[in-house]
Amino acid sequence: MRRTSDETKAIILAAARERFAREGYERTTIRGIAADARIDASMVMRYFGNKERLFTAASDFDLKLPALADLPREQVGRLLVEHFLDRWEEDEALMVLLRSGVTNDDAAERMRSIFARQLWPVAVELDGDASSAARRAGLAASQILGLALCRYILRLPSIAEMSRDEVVEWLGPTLQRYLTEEAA
Amino acid sequence: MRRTSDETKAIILAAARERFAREGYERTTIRGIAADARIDASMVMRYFGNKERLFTAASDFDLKLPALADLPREQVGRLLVEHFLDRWEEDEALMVLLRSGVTNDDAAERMRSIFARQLWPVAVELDGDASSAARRAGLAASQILGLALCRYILRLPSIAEMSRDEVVEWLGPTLQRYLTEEAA
DNA sequence: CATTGATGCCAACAAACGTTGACCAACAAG
DNA sequence: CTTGTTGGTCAACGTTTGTTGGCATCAATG
Repeated sequence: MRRTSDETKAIILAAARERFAREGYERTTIRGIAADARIDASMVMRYFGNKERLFTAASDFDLKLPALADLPREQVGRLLVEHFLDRWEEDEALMVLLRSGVTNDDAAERMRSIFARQLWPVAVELDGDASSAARRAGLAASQILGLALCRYILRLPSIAEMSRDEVVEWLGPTLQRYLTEEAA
Repeated sequence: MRRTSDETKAIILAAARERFAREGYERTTIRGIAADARIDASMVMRYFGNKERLFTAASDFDLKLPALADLPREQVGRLLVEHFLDRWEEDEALMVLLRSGVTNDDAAERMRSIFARQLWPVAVELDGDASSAARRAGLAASQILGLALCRYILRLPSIAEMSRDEVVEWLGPTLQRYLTEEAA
């Protein structure tokens, strides 16, 4: 026994996250993940049961949104954009979900519940009314996900080449309006 | 000869568009398309060569952006949002590209070139400077695609349930700012 | 009527996939 | 030394995929 099972499990999971993030659900193969992990494909099955459960494990994650109560209300938009840029670049799970949520229903459902459960409370905190907060959270999500799509996945040059500060300058006011201002 | 070849070709193409739009590139199969078209899979190959060329044919399309010269400059944002909503709902090709562009490199490249070639000129018309116009076009694309992603693909309830007018009210000002206002 | 060309179907291929079960090798405990 | 458990490999399965070639069918042309 060279390794403990938890170690290999972690190795497999890391390889899976990378594959799912790069290629999406359908194009990543168990065999490919196993090769990356330098292990036999049957081990992946042994530890995770099947491809779907492996995916579930690989896409488990937390937006880690900050408590906004302490923050200056008029800077919420900027701070949120900054937070999402960080989150996006430090954790592959978001990429996994976006790449896969487009064709895989399970992943789409996970995405929905993540934004509903984690971004919605932030909007409630700022708005007060639960139902209009849902709309505000959705609007914010649409801009955040659109940015991620263009910057990290489609790699539209004009978006991918923008500096972090420029992104914050442009998107900050948008999120600020979606989350705090009245409809026109 | 029951049908002319152009007729069947059109039937196949329609079936292909629907499949690609619903399932994305990897999950749609030639056999599935053929079944929808009530035809043998080998016919699909005969008329389109291979899956990739069929996809190319199915995702060929035009944003049909209006000339903005005649329009009131201060309403450009709203008008563009309205135009995109129409375009999304009347032509499956955009959905095909979005569903597939996330995992298929060819589709991503087509997406890039469509937005670069068709949205960029609009931004130039409004801005004048070619390089900052590219950024403006990219920003507008990020919000438009983010909306489409949340509304038509992920189906986030709060976004999917918004009326057309509400979408225009909220996103119009965003596109207006991206396309015409100075950076903060 | 015979030839030609196009439309369509059928059967099969090789490759790749997720998944399974039998077997092997190392270590720990008795 | 034996025995049981655990980490790991190997070979194969059944299915599905894109793709190919041959064969039937029909219309028009000579």
